[in-house]
Amino acid sequence: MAATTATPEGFAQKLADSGLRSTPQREVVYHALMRKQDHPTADELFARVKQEMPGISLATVYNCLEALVQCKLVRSVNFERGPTRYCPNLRPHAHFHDESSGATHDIDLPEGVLERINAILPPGYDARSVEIVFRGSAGAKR
Amino acid sequence: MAATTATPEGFAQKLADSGLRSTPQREVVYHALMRKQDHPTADELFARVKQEMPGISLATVYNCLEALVQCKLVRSVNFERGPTRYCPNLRPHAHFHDESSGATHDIDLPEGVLERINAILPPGYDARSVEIVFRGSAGAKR
DNA sequence: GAGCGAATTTAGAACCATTCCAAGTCGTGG
DNA sequence: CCACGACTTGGAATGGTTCTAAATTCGCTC
Repeated sequence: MAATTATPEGFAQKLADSGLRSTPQREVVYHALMRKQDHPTADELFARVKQEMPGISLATVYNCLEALVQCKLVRSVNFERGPTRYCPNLRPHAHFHDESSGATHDIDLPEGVLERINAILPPGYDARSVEIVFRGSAGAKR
Repeated sequence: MAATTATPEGFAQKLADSGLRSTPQREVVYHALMRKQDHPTADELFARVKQEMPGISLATVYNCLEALVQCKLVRSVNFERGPTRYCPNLRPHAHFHDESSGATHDIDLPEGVLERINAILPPGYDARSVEIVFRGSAGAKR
């Protein structure tokens, strides 16, 4: 539950923090992403968003996503060479890419895991971010 | 040290194991990759390889790399949306992407790290592979 | 509340890494 | 030595994404 950054307040604020404005398009794209907790591509989002804002263009969806990623309301993920996927889950988490279904699942990282992973870096390396991607099958369970 | 799979023997063998042949092009591409331990793109490799085999085509470089990846003589890595990069290091390792220089460094994984990372997966998830990518700067040291 | 400059949006062209295709070559088993 | 499949090749095609230039909208100032 708990809609992280429900919508109005924090939304405009986070954008503003990066010197960006809140616009109808950005809101609509953001909501389309929030509504369904899968990891849609820009194209998929475009299709969803067009329903409530028929005039929006694909370029704008890309622009909005870029803005949202920049102000850290959204994360982008890449699997192999596939199209970029977007994810409104801001907690530190890894991704599990199910090869049979093509679905992507968030794997929340238990406390301390990030620290331990950073610890494998030799001295002199300073990581700003780490990305962990599993590939396999998410059987039975779920 | 230790040129894993020096060249002739294991090379043809590994290809054969996947039902593939050893060809001059595949050898030349493989050696170009081995020679320089950076993480070249297909294009970069193409440029290098053309010097000793001027007639080779870009499509062939792609084909060869695909074959080499398939028979596990080579790994491919992707950073964000950039062109795929290739890497002859077969030991389990993470990648560190230096944002200032654009260079990529291999980070060998200490014994047991993979196991511990796999342990964060909830029951029902079965990972065939994990990929770890750091992003940051590799300062002074090196 | 009109006028302005800056930020956004838009449609379509442009890009670029990669894949596809159809034709030609090579090499191996029979 | 021939046939067949594996491999290579150049060029065309693809597909996600970015660029461009022009219109629109926003937030202000006067």
